[in-house]
Amino acid sequence: MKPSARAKLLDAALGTIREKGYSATSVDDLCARAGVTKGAFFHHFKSKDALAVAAADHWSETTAGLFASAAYHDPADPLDRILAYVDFRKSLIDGEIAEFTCLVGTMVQEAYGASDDIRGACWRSIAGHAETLEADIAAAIEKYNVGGITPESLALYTQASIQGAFILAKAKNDPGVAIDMIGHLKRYIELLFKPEGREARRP
Amino acid sequence: MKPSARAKLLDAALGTIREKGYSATSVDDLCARAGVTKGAFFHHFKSKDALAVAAADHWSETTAGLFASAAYHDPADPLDRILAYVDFRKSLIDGEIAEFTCLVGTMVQEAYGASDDIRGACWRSIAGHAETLEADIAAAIEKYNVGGITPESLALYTQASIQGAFILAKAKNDPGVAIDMIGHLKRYIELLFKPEGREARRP
DNA sequence: CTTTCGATACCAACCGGTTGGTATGTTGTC
DNA sequence: GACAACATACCAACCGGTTGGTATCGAAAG
Repeated sequence: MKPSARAKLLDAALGTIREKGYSATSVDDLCARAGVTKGAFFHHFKSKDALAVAAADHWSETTAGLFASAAYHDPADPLDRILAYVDFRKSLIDGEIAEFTCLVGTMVQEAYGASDDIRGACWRSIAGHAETLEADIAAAIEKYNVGGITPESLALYTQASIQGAFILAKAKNDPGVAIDMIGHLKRYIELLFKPEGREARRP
Repeated sequence: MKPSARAKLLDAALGTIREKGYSATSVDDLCARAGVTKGAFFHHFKSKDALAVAAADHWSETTAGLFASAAYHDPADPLDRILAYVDFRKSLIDGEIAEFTCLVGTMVQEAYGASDDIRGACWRSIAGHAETLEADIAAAIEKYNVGGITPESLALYTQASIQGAFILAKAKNDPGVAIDMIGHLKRYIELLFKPEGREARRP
């Protein structure tokens, strides 16, 4: 089955918007990259903003598949699963910057004030992914007897740290700085759950 | 002394670019907000990109003044100074999102691939500000005998966390989530330097 | 089985408005 | 009168979006 124009446009959007930003990406850019015409674009999306919302949703589904099938869910200990997630995020940082950075994190900075639909789609993507971490965090909080944080808050903080790491990588034009930043995130989680000299509460 | 067109344009850029993003901000937008004409714009800046570089530099100078005169430098203990800095950053999060978020963090996401001059100016702004934290971090590392991190890396991580907090605030359209994220940054620094003094543990 | 018909998918050409940028003044100051 | 600091008028290219039309399909009618 040959890919439809709609699917090709969505894939083109993931790449082009991460390279050039949302506003700087023209409808013609997307059509050229997807190999379709403008008529096809506006047949499938009623506006450029509507494509952005669809692209954010497409991004959510794509990344959800990637993370659901990843190996970081395997460890028996919930803290180990969280740390494996962080390591997995670190391992994804490779190659061109536009290939490992986050579509919705890029897009929401430009669109939050102009389109509530786009902003909402980006938030759903970020918050929805963060939610997939909450069960492990809640289990680790229970097992290691940690107070003062909520699973939701820490899950969102992992995403904030990673988004910030991407910004620094773009600014320095160096993926290495993003890896270094995520190292701090990992250290925070380790310190939070395993302070020196204390062991986990044995069940 | 009445403000020159150049100064008015730079001030207009700080506001407008944070509201709408760099690409979506037109030269006409800036001229209208600054109350000057297009001729004045291109008299002072040879291109829109050149204004972006100047705006990033102007941002660096403006924020440098704000932070240099802030009270967080007062505590005698270097760790207290770092924590006071984090509290100060938290206290700045108030009002409209475009008023407390970071110009260069917003701009670099759009421009890193298109203009190396803009990207470099943004990196200088972020890295330059991070450097102002390094002396206190180095002193705290020495005083509290902490290993495994460098002052430069931790200083950059504070900026990454804060930039990520801004992204989440934009996505959720809620400054509160940014404040919550910076709370995690503060906890990380506390755990890093004072692992034995954890207050957050449940009895 | 064939024909008709409506719906979907797609295309090339085009539209009015906006874009960053320029060319040519005019004004105020030394 | 020289020169910086603006303003006015303008342009070619590009923008998001619309137009009228074609190709291809499955379902239903004959």
